[in-house]
Amino acid sequence: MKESYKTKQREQILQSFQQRSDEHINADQLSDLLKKEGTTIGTATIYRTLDKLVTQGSLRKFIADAGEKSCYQYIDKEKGCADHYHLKCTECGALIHLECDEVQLLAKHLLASHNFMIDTTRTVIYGTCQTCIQKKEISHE
Amino acid sequence: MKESYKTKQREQILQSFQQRSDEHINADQLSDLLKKEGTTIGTATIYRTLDKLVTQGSLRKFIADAGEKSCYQYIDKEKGCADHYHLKCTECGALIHLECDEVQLLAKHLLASHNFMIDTTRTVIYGTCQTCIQKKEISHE
DNA sequence: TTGCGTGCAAAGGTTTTGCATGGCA
DNA sequence: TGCCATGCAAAACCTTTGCACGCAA
Repeated sequence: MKESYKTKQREQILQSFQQRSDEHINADQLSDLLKKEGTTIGTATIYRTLDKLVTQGSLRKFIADAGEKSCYQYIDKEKGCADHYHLKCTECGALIHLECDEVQLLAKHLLASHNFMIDTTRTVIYGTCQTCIQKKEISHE
Repeated sequence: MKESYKTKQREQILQSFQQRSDEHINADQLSDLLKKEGTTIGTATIYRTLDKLVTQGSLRKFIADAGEKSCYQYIDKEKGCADHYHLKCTECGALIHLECDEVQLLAKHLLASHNFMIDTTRTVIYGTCQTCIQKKEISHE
C-alpha cells in the first residue's frame, strides 16, 4: 500500500463531497465550488485526488459517455451503504437507494456461480426510473 | 425519420459484428478487422456508422471509462435481445461479460417491483474477480 | 439530380502526464 | 531530509465536425 499525506487540498475536496453527500458532482463543478469557497485547486490535482478517493473507497464514480464529464459522489461508510444498491436514472439523473432482499440474491449468485464478489459500494445500476418511463410512454402516444 | 442509403461500408461493418455476435468490439478493433479483410474505412465513417447502427437498434453500445474505448456488440433480434452484463474487477481491471439467465432475473425484478428499467449498456458491476480473490486469500495467510 | 455517405484532417472536450516546486512527516 | 502532492502547461485520448467529393436512389 502506498503512503498518503494529509493535505489541505485533499481535505477540502473530501469535505465538499461530504457536505453534499446526496449530490453527484463532476470535476468541473467541484472546481467551481471550491473557488466560491475561496480555494483554487489545479485541474490535475483535482483529477488525481478524485482518483485516489475512489480507489480508497471514499467516493463513487459515475462513468460518463464520451464528451460528458464523469461524476463523483461521497460514500458514507457510517450509514452502511455497503448493503444497498444504487440505481441511477439516465434520463433525469435521479439516484435511488435500493434496499431489497431480493436484489441481494444477485450478490450471492455471482459469488456462488461466477466467483465474483460484487462491491455494492462502487456499483451503479443505470436505467430509466418510473417517472421517466411514464413520460416516454406519454410522448409516444 | 431520416432516409438512409445502403452502402458498402455499412454492410461490411454490420457483417463484421454479425459474424462475431458474442464479442464486443471497439472502433479501433473494428478498423483492424476490416483492414485484415482488405477494406479500409475512415475513422469518422466508422464512428458515424456505429452511431447509426446503435440508434437503429442493430448494435448495443457499452460505454467505457475515460481513456478506454467504448465497445459495441451485435443485437440478434431473432434471439430476443439476450442482454448481457459487465463485471469489472477493481483489482486487476479485467472486464468480464456475463450472459446468465439467472442474472436476467434482476432486470425482471427491478421492473416488476421497483418500476426501474435497467440499461445493461451502461451498467457495470464492480467487484473482485476469481483470480484476485484468490490472490488476496493467499497474501492474507 | 438530390442529398446522404465517405474520407481526410483538424477540432473538441475530458482526463492524464512531465517537470519543477511546495509541503507533510 | 525524503518523498508525496501540487500546479502549470502540454500531451494524450477517444470521438466529433467541417468540407469537398463520391455515390445511392
